[in-house]
Amino acid sequence: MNLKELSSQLGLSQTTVSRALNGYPEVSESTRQRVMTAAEQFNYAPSTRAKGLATGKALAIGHVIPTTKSHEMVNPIFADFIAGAGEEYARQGYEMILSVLDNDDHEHKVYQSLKSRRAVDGVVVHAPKMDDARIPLLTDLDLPFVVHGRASGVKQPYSWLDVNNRSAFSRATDFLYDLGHRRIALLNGNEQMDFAMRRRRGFEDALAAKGLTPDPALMRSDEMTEDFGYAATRQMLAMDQPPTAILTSSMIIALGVRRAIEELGLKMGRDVSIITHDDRLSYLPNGGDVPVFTATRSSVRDAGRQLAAMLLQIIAEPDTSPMHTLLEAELTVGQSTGPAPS
Amino acid sequence: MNLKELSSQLGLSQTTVSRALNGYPEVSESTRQRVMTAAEQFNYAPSTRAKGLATGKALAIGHVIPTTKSHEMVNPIFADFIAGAGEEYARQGYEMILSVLDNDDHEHKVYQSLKSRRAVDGVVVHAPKMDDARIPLLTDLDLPFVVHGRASGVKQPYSWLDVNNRSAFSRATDFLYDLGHRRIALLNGNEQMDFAMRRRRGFEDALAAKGLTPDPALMRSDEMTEDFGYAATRQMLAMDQPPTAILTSSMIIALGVRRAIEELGLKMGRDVSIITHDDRLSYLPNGGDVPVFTATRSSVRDAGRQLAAMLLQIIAEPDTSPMHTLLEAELTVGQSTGPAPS
DNA sequence: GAATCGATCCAAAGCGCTTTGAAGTATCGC
DNA sequence: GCGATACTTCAAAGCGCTTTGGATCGATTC
Repeated sequence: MNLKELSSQLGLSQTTVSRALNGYPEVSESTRQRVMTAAEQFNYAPSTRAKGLATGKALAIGHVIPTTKSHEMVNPIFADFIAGAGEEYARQGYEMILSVLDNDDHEHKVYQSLKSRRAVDGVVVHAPKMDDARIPLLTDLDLPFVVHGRASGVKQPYSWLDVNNRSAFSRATDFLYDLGHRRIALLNGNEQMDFAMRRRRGFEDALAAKGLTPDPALMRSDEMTEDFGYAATRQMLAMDQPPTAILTSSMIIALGVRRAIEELGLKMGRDVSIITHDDRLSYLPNGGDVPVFTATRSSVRDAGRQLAAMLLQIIAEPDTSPMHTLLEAELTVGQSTGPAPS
Repeated sequence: MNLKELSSQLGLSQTTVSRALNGYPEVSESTRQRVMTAAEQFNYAPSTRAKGLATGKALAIGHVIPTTKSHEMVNPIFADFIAGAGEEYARQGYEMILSVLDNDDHEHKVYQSLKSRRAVDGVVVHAPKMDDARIPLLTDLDLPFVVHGRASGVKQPYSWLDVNNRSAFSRATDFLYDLGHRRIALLNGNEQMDFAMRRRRGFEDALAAKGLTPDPALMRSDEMTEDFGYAATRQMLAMDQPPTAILTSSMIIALGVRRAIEELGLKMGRDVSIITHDDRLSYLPNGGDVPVFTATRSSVRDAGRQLAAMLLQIIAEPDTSPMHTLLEAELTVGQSTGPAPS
């Protein structure tokens, strides 16, 4: 069923039917009702492509999924983020289109192609690195975009939504300090990633503010796997002066840390404290009512929702100045922290 | 830059340029080269929408992401599956479009809408349940589709790609039996899911073949979280006759199982054996060269790739009969299994 | 009762591409 | 040198929608 057929069914012109469907005022309420009912009945909906062609809008947003070079790893927060963004797109009648990046070298090609094929009205930039090249690229291409995170070192203005990683990790560090911990370890994500760098800075600044010097031996950064958490913790706990608390960048790392601790017959929260960042991934819940891990938490799904809304607004009003949203993570106390053992 | 501009730049008709770009033989090799070079130079690529309108194809595949009702949970295998499928789509010039399902009630609306807006040429059905209603629906809608998994109870023919869950779990059970284990537990996914039901069947059949009766007290099924694995294991190990081996449906569950075991001061592979199914999720690697867990493994990313290829083929040749691919999981022996303690 | 006006509705152009049917231009054999 | 035979190239229609610039018509105004 297409517009032509529907309108001849109704004995109306295509113009009128189109207007009725799109809520224009030049149509009487009674015909609008008649049209709506018929559309419903015949399962008519305008062809996205034709509509896009006619209006010049793609009615779609692009997400280019980066996979880390080393292990073709897809960031696990991705699924939840997308779920959040998808809700917002659906509400506003937008499509979400995904491109998977198999090879970082051709990154700019993907955006270029999205642009020249006029496939999307805007894109979301995931996992920004420091000095991320995508930002100038997209600015050049004149393709609206919003960054999930920030990219230190980029001079030009751009819109972003980020969690206040610095303050979250600095608060977590303070919290541990106040519990008496002095040797605190940091198991961070890959520090090319901007978020990881900010977390480290928050950690270091907090220590410095207390007059402590960060010990490089207690700081690791790598892909955020369970194994990484486990191996790093085993190693650190075998040191002469092992840490009494560990700060980690993800729940998955924290699971590994906990395993290492328990394997040594130690008790988490008594012998070694853990604070983790918790993105509230749906399949990695942090306990029920009482959190297992003390955590700096911020829902990545919610971030997806907000970021999508921001992008759609930028597309609707292209001349507004760049928008920024800084979400504060909340520090929720669970069972994984306690006073430093004396 | 559009076709018109490009062709007038070149002093050729739109027809010729279009044909040159699409590899038709009616164009001399020299003009084709000239056209290609110019297209490259001006970053010209045909508008997806216009092309789609003209050809009647959407050049896009839809994925409708289910979220489980209970916890708005996004299946964690999803990201890797998508990554695999995306590679194949990209190779063949297709777009991947995602719709997130916020509410199961409107499931059929989403497909209906995809169809009537002519937004996609086909869809992938994720996470089939028994008697899954989507299969008759899509057949009715005449929208090409391929199912990732199977749906027991559906009579009509349809194309699918699945892992042989039954045989994987039956082999795993045999393996444990041969190591001397007699009390084997099963921590399964939600058994509305078809895959979970097949795994249970494989498990039960293998036991029955050895003359054992499955003990309901040793079988749980729930959302596949770390907590579930932990709690169920704690409970079972506190029984009068605790299991000596545990079979789990996912790596995440297995992490919880391991934690429970180690927390009790027991050693995995000596006191309690574990076999898990491993989807080879990129961010949950099962150890390095030597797997940590003995596992039935099958790459979900690879499944995504193959399934995408299958769907594209069905779209290209609509009259072929339904296609089926049954992947066999491999049983890789790690450090989590050993002889039953006597 | 003619002129005006608001409320409805319509025909046709245009969005950027593919594709059909036809035409132009060398090249060839005799 | 002429028709025939490839080779190339083109003009125009059509895909399904939106939107511009009228047209129509009954109601209102003076």
